[in-house]
Amino acid sequence: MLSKKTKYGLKALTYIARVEGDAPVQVGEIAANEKIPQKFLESILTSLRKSGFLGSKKGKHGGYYLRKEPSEILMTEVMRILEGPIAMVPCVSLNFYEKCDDCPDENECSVHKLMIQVRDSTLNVFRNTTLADLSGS
Amino acid sequence: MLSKKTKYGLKALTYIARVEGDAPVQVGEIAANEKIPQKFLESILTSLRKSGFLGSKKGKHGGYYLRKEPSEILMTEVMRILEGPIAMVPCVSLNFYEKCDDCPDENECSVHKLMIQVRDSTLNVFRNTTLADLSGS
DNA sequence: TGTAATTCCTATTAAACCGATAGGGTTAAT
DNA sequence: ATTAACCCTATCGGTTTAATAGGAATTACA
Repeated sequence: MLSKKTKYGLKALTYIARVEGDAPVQVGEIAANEKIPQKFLESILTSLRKSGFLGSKKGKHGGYYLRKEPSEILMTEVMRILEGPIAMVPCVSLNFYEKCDDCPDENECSVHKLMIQVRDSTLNVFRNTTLADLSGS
Repeated sequence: MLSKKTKYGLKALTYIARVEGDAPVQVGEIAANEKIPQKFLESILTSLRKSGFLGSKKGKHGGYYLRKEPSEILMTEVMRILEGPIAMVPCVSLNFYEKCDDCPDENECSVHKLMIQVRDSTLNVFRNTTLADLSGS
């Protein structure tokens, strides 16, 4: 299941991409328009800022803005920051690999083989989708 | 993330499909060979029995057996029983649909569109995989 | 210079879920 | 009768999730 954090984060990024002009976009505005709890959204935008997708301006008339073009923000990157591993099991994760406690040999594990297929098909979607695709009309 | 329940369930099904002969397969044997906590596995096999994939024989020399040919057990069905919805958000789930609280219009939601793609690509894998594929050498 | 508006930081919380365990009841083979 | 297996219900500690609370720091602007 997609966490609320990820869902809210994607909606916020989309919102910013759509309305962005000269002025940064405020948390309160996003929260109101997308029906996201404001304090929760704050923490999500903080993590998007710390991971480099967003920049911020503090103080009055402050807000958030994109640091890259929407067409250069890949879903693979966003999903890994917000949701974590794309793979359904650590033993098939490209970026968060962990060996299974059970499984003496991964190559003989039926679950392993299946989950590699799922990972690859999901990756194929995320690699071919950018924020521009999400925010485009 | 794939739950342990699903992972263990898939491994158990695979195990049963591989060793199945005349006698039913016992929980203790599966647990030992696949390194699965026995009591936990019991509850998983119970749900697979109640959902029709497995039959059981009680008492001494009892155990579990498949009720269909491995080639007729689709991953879509197994995953929905063990893991629940295949979709990452309820609003794109075919079998567990729920409307979002936010989202006035699904068709304009960027997350919705993306998650439909993910769902379809994942479904494509599960629809084309049976237990025979998992247990096959 | 002061006030309001906004991001930033830390902590806490309630609820849900997950993985596992406990203890015994029921059934069937020998 | 004994034993070996499935069956049922309950519980429990740990983790994660989603959200809230309260204020500190920063900036615009009158």
